[in-house]
Order: sequence, then structure tokens, then C-alpha cells
Amino acid sequence: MSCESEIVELLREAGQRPTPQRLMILSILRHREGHLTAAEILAEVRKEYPYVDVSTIYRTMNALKELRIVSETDMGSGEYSYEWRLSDQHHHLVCRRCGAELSLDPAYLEDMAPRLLQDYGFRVEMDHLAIFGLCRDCREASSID
Amino acid sequence: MSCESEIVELLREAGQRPTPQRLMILSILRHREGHLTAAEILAEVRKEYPYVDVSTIYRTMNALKELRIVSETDMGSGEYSYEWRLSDQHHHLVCRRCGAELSLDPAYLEDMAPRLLQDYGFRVEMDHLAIFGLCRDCREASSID
DNA sequence: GTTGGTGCAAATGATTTGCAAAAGG
DNA sequence: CCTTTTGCAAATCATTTGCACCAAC
Repeated sequence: MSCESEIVELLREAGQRPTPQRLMILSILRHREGHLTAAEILAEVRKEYPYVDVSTIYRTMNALKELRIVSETDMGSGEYSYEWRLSDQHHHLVCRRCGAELSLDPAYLEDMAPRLLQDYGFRVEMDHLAIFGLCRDCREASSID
Repeated sequence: MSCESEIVELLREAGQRPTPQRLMILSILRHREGHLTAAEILAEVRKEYPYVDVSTIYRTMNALKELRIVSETDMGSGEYSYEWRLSDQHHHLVCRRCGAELSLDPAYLEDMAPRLLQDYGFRVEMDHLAIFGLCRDCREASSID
């Protein structure tokens, strides 16, 4: 895994100790495009470091999501997904029927944010919103159309 | 509780037996503006009918959400909220910091739906989307602005 | 040496499930 | 009757927590 020094620096700046566990966890998220659940991260980490515990994953995620280094998204599956937040931001279209996930360009929602800020004083978190619905295949397969 | 016959009819059409439990549950959702968690529904139902079990609430919600009579929304609190789906549809702005919830007019997202259908073949479920962010108070109280 | 981080095991909290009994048609 | 629904208790699953030990600084 490369980019170690970059990640070490990031942690230091955030006042977090760069432990081997955190380096591995972040390395995995950093190099993975897309989101991973805690269980998936754990499985990856254990390939090289078999003694890590799920609680370490969660503790790391909770610390880093407040520092806005990772994002946490509810993909509607009952478990949270985590993603390296400093990469290209995008949203997800999640199919309620088959679970398929499409990436959605943030441009689709960009015009909404300033309107919400003006009208409600509400500042939307524009990273990794999950929007639910029906994908093309499921829509065509169902008669509800 | 009124509107009983209306609800009985709704259940019959859906091929569901109109049991007293379901009538109470639906009655509560029907007359309540806003969303309720399973535990909140249970507490309400038990005021008149003390022997209902949570599992009945969940089973009823699962059956009725597939029939699109109620909607299920993740409000970010770790538990789902349920809402009578046939009333005025609206979305929620949920503050990540204080948990405040604002209602959002569906008009804000209306122009997005046809674009997503055209570009991705994806049919957005436009009822009760939860959008996370920072409310006015928390935004003003924090320096992250 | 302090403080913070980890692994382990046990707790928690929401939701689901198996099953026998009760209710609906 | 036959099928669906219920209550109860027990199981499940994701996430959190207490605690003794270990590692960073």
C-alpha cells in the first residue's frame, strides 16, 4: 500500500495517531472507488492483519467522519457504507427492488443547495446522498410504470 | 378513531385482512401528521390495546410499505420512521448535528425526477426523501461556515 | 509516563423469525 | 375448515461499550 506518508500526514494534522490499523483502513478506502461497509473493510484489513476487530473499524470511522475524511451513507441495506471523502463526490441512486446502485453526478443537485440555504437556512451536505427508487430493469419488469 | 370503513376498504382491496390491530395502526398513522417510529406507533396502539407486540407493528409496516400505503424513511437516527403515504408528500431536511427536521416541499426536487428518468432510466421515489445537512442554528453556531 | 488506541468479550438496540394459538372469511 | 395474523420468546444483525493491555509521543 502506498500513499502512506500522505495518510500519516492527514492523521497528524487531525490530531489522530497514525497507527498501523488506521493506515490500513484508510489505505483501503483511499484506493477503493466506491463505498464499503464496516464488514467489508474488516475483511480487507484482515487479509494482511488478521487480529483487527470490527470495533476498531467503527471507532476509526466515527472519528474520521467527524473530521470529514470519510463519509457515511445509508444505502438502505440496514448497514452503513463508508467512502473516502476527498475523492470525486457523487451521489447514489439505489434501486429499492434489486439493490442496484448507480452513481449520480453532483451537478444534478447543485442548483438545489443554494435555494435551500436561502429559503430554509439549511446547508445541505452534498456528499453522498442516497436517492431511492426503481432502476430501469426493475421498472420495465414491473407493471407499476 | 374514525375513517374505519375507509381503512377497511383499503385493506380489503389490498388483499389484507382488516384486523383490529391493523385498523388501529393505520388509524394512528392516518391521523398523525408526520412520521412515527415503530416504538412510537406501539406506544400509541397500546393506549387502547395493551397486548400488541412490536413484531405486529413491523409485520404490518412491511406489508403495507410494499403496497405503498405507508412509506418508510431513514431519518438518520438508527431507526426507521413510518408515515401515511397517501397524504401530502414532502421531504425532510434532517440536521446532522441537532437532529432537527424540517419539511421540504416536493417542488424542490420535481424538476430532477424527469431528468433522472431520461438520463438513467431511474424512477425516483419522490415520497419522503431525507436530505442531511446543517440547520440554520447549528450552522450559525459552528465556525465551519 | 500520559494519553490515546486496540482487542476482546459482553451489552445494546432495532428488527426478524419460529411456533402454537386465535381470528377472519 | 383453511388460511392469515397474532403474541410471545428467542434469535439475529449491526453497532457500541467497558476494561485491561499496548503503543505513540
